[in-house]
Amino acid sequence: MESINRRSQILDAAAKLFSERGYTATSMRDIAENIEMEAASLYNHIASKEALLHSICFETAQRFINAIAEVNDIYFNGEDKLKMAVNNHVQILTENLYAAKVFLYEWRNLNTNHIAEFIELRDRYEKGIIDIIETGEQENIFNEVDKKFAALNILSSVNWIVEWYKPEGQMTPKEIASKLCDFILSGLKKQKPF
Amino acid sequence: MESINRRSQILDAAAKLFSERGYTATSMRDIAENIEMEAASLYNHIASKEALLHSICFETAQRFINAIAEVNDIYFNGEDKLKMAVNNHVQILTENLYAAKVFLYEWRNLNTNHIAEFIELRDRYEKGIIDIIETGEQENIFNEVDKKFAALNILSSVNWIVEWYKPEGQMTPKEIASKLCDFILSGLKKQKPF
DNA sequence: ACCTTTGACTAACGGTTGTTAGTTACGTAT
DNA sequence: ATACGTAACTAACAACCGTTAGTCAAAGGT
Repeated sequence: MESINRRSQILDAAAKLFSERGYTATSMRDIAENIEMEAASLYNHIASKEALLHSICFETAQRFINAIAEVNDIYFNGEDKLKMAVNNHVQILTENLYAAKVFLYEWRNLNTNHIAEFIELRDRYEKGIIDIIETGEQENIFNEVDKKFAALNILSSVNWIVEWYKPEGQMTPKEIASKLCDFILSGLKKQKPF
Repeated sequence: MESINRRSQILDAAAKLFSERGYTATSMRDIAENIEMEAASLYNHIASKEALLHSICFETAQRFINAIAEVNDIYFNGEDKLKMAVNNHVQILTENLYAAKVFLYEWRNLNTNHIAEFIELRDRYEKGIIDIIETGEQENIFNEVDKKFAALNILSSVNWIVEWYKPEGQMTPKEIASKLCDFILSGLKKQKPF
């Protein structure tokens, strides 16, 4: 009854600590202490340490996949699709900063089978980005580029946000997304020199 | 005499394992096994586990700093400077793939004083990139942008290479750098629509 | 021929790890 | 009133951690 709340409380603490110290550097006793209980008591709510990591990684993956599916279902224009996708991505990152960091950096600590599953999900998301670039290319508004290379490049820029984003900072997630899109779409160089 | 070679052999093994499994998930016994010796024997050549991490992180940092200093001393044109800097960066990443990953992701495991020093070095490098962007802006060839934002964006794209680069792949480091520069400078959107 | 240095080894240390077992208090439905 | 499931606790497990101590064979300089 209360156990669902307790469980999510544990997951939150785990996400925070995993993101700050890394998965292996975080002990079950650390997590327990963070929510003021004993390490052994955690096992009334969760199966194992890896199960915590698994939940965090796969729940976050699902958020991303849902977001990209939505974009690729609704919007038509390639440029708008890309803007929407980046916007959604930044939103998810900033709203779940701890979980997002774990998703990005700690998934390697999953066990072998789960890693394979995880990479599958990640590839599916990447495929969603590639599809958007392809749409824009076909509409003749994007340059012809190595689409996979471009997708990875976009994702790297967007994901790096977690390294510097602070909820109390000046830029809102929407502003960050907008600035980022300008970069991705137009680059650094002046378009018509003079 | 032989100990210098042995030491670098240990450092190489440590870089490989730290980059693959993470610092905390790698034990001294793992490192020792990798080069077929006993864990205790490592201490004839190195002071501690943290000293290994320290060496890897700071040697790599020094490479980057030397590279950017060179660029900012010699080249004049902002665009050429940027191209040269990206080229150097990709070169360092691909030539020291394991160490680069440790440099990028494992430095958090340094002890507190060393973390502070490390961030100082990293900021100095970042400053070097910002200077290049400023040069291009003053020459009126770059758009006026948030320079720090742009620098972080560029670095994120370049650094993400370590996630997919394989020495046996088709693209050479120079080709990767060139493609990346196109992206950074011109973006995804067609410049003169029609 | 002797001494010192080097670099490997085995054994062990105190501490931490994830996890299990066994117990107990409390709330709720019968 | 009784039975039951829940969720906390203490205590302990075997394994592993980084590191130190002590030993010893081989190599090199004198």
